Amino acid sequence: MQEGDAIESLERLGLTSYEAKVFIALQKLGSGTAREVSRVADVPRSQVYSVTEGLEDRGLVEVQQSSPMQYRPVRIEEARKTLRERFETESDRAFGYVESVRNERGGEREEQEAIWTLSGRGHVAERAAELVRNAEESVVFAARTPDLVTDDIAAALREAATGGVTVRVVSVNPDVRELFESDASIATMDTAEPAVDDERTGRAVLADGNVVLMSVLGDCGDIPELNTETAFWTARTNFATVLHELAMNSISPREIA
Amino acid sequence: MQEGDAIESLERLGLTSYEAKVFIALQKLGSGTAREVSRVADVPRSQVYSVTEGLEDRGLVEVQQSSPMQYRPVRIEEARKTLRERFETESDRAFGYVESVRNERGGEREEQEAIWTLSGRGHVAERAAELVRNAEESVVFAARTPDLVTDDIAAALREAATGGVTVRVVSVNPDVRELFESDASIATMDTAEPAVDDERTGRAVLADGNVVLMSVLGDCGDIPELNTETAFWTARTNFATVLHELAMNSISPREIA
DNA sequence: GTTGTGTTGTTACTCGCCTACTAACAGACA
DNA sequence: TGTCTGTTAGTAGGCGAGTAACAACACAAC
Repeated sequence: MQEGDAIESLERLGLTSYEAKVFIALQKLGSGTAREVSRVADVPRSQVYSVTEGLEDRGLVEVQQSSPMQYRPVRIEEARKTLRERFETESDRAFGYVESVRNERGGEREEQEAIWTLSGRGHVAERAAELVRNAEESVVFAARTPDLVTDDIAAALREAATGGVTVRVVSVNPDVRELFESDASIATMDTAEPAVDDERTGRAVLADGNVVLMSVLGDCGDIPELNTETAFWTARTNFATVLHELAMNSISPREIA
Repeated sequence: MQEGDAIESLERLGLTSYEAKVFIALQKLGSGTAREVSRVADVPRSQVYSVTEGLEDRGLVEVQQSSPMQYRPVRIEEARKTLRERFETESDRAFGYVESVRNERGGEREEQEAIWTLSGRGHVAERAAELVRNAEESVVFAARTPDLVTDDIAAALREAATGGVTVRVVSVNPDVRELFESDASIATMDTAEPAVDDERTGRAVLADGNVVLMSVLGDCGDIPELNTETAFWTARTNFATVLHELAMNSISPREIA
């Protein structure tokens, strides 16, 4: 972890660059005067006074009105808690309002022939799980690697299976199939000849003959946590019906005992 | 709750003004084209395209690449979760680094004759509880109203009392004294003639003859949740010894059965 | 089939505000 | 006398807000 990264993270948490640098400098110093802080933080001394006042207002710093003035940070746990509480307060305010106005214009309508794109592993997983939960007759789920099978997806598959939906899990990867081998109500299958033998394919959901989600994994950048999975999904459209059929045809139904 | 407030809150959560407006507009519409979003959000149509792309990158919006393009928000719970996870990720990064560099310059040193100021009810409560926990011989705690006696402070007082520290709770307010009347190890007292009969006094901690914290309550502004309590505290200083003695003298030790 | 109108998606531009950063000054102190 | 402190003022740059323009497309009217 580099200091520059920490500064950027504190900026994303709402601090200015100077505030972040001063906060970190005070953690290093324990306590200090404006001059000491300025040197460690590489912030102009004349700016330290107003910057630390801002941090004090935010409850992140304590000030001793002596001569020279002394500054010290609050405890790290206290600082995190302060920032988290501010975050939760703003979330409550924002989403409280959003809850109150949602769909005030006429309800959520799903366009005919609509194909939606979405990005980010978490969101793809969330949407996949939701499509599984909404299935009424059958679900085929495919994933290239076990880490693409989130707990939420696994739970949704099991819940659908115990609820009477025909559930099949398909993968070239035996580790993925193994996840469900103990589930009597879930069939696991190999795909002898994958339609696309591309290591960038991610996961797929095929449900009820007219619901389809497919994802691809993008090139991993320098930042491992950067979500690079992109998916499209479509439901109750002609696209969905056609894609569903194409995908099902490409799956060789060689069942594994 | 006004829309302006919600927009400001979303801005504090890291969105730009346009992003916040578009996000809220999509919640109202359920889904919509750039033109529809522009009208509802009062954002120039030409800006909606890049703004929604930014929201999609953040996992807050789904896009249908049709003609015209259609946009829809992810579920509210999903959006909150996304923002919270981003917040926690940045917190982990920032504070992970801060943990690693804390006091690298020579440990936390408490200046001789230091008097520290701090603001915000939460921080004052936190510091007060900490001073109580650190007491070894005696503690006197005073508060004007019961809401100034947080659970943390109450727990700290009880813990100190059962640990052998002489604990006394002093208040002109019978509701405050009542909080501890069932605690055999905590003495509660009235102050027959308060030293300062000012409704802006907040709370006080007097410990071990040389630890003092005193707070005042500021004028409450239009925003009730704005923390307006300011405190100073000092420990093991001559100030502390003198202030401790002065404060103790002003407390009439008329014990209540 | 042509024309006029409205819409779409994209690009470029200006302005204002906020932050980063520098400079200067009066007073205190060794 | 030099250094430090706390305060104030100023400039520059970057980013977001907001406007303008354009090519291409869709659609209705004739």
